[in-house]
Amino acid sequence: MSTASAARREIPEATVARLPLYLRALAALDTRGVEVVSSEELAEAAGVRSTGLRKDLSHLGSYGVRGVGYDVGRLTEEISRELGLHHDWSVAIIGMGNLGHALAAYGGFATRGFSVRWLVDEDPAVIGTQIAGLQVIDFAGLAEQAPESIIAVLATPPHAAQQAADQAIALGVRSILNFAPCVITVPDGVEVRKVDLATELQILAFHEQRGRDDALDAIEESRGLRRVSSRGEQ
Amino acid sequence: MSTASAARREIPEATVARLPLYLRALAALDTRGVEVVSSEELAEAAGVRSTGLRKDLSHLGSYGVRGVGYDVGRLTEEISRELGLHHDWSVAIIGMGNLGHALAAYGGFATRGFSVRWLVDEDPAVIGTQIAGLQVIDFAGLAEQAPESIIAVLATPPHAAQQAADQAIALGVRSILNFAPCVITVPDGVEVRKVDLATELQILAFHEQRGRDDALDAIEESRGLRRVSSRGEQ
DNA sequence: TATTGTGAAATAGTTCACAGCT
DNA sequence: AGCTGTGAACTATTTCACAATA
Repeated sequence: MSTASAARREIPEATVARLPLYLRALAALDTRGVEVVSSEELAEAAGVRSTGLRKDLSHLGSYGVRGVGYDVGRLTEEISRELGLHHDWSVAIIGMGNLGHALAAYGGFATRGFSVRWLVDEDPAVIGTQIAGLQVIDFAGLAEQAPESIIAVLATPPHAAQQAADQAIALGVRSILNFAPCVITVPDGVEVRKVDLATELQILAFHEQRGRDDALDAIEESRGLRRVSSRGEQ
Repeated sequence: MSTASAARREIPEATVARLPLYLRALAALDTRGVEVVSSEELAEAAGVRSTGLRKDLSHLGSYGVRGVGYDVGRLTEEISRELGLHHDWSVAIIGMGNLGHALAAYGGFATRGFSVRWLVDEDPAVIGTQIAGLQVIDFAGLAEQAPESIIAVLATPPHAAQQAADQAIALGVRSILNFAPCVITVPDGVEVRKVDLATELQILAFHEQRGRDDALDAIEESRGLRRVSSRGEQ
């Protein structure tokens, strides 16, 4: 707890998870020609509160100007650097079923800093076929071509996810975005984030069921007078 | 009345977000024929800690047996009820581009309790076409067919997302799963969850860049092997 | 004056330790 | 004996209030 590495600025996980939102909001402002933005405006654009935004940014350093706001270009730069977006990251999508196929074609990954460079599957019927301009390869092929550090997007069926993760990790992958609806276990030093569509729907269903009466009240009330629906009272 | 619902047990948001994981782990155990499970085993299967699991379940009530564990069927039932999965939820996917198309074909939504029943797009070239066994309709068509409460999955391009959300909300939608990489604003009483692929990748990139030294330190705390991460520079 | 940056307070969430059952 | 349920302690995160300053 006193080493040099621990003395590095420690950025809260919750803050890290919001930095990409700020980056996106800043990009939108930039294309609109905005050069300076207040925490109030940027927070609005990012869907957070201004005090939270300022607290988040304070973890990166002081890049704002009191009485004025933040320079859009400068702040974009600083957040990009913090997120490690100054060099390109290569992405391998693993599992070329419906979802993997779609992710390969989807532009969503092609944000600044990331490019999908490999499509991996173990099915001989799929290997060698062309998807979205890339040829599907197997893990052996990936091993040949990918000496550098890459991010793996797991889009296999759940029963194949663990093995696929193991193979990716064996090739040196240390960051995995898991779309398979299952838990995968990985060694220390490997980071996994999961995206689970069914889970998200179930969370929505909970709120839709639970909040029905309150929600109806809130909608009707908000036509005229703004009523804050604080869910945390009892 | 809302008095009754407000007086109901308040379940922490963090707990709600984990209930689907427990449900999935329980389903897996059930298909393996397991009838009783300890918090330790279930936590392992769900990828959480056993104390956290027990705390979570304690918010629903006491459904375990001390010295024994939890009845898989019973607990499945209780969590399902809590999440509102005792009746089926109808899902409308809005935006039939690459991603919407894939989500329509993807089995991931078809978990117990949810069925994709409408595909919506405003492009005349797409309306009327058949995708994954469903005919693509426009909002007018959705208005005719969907009097009941539904969940909307937004898969439009970002510039169309706000308008699509507004139209969905006008039809009575109060739960939205937003795949579009942008902020949408909704009135009180409407719940939005977002799934953002680029954001997830950026969070992984941060950790891959930042946590490399710490991760190695943790694994082998021996020598000050001040290693430089071997990411590719192009 | 307008707006940032930040300690302090408040709130939410996790982990611990062990009492309480079966 | 073994395992759940839970208050208490701890940690993380958000919100507040306001000092600092261009």
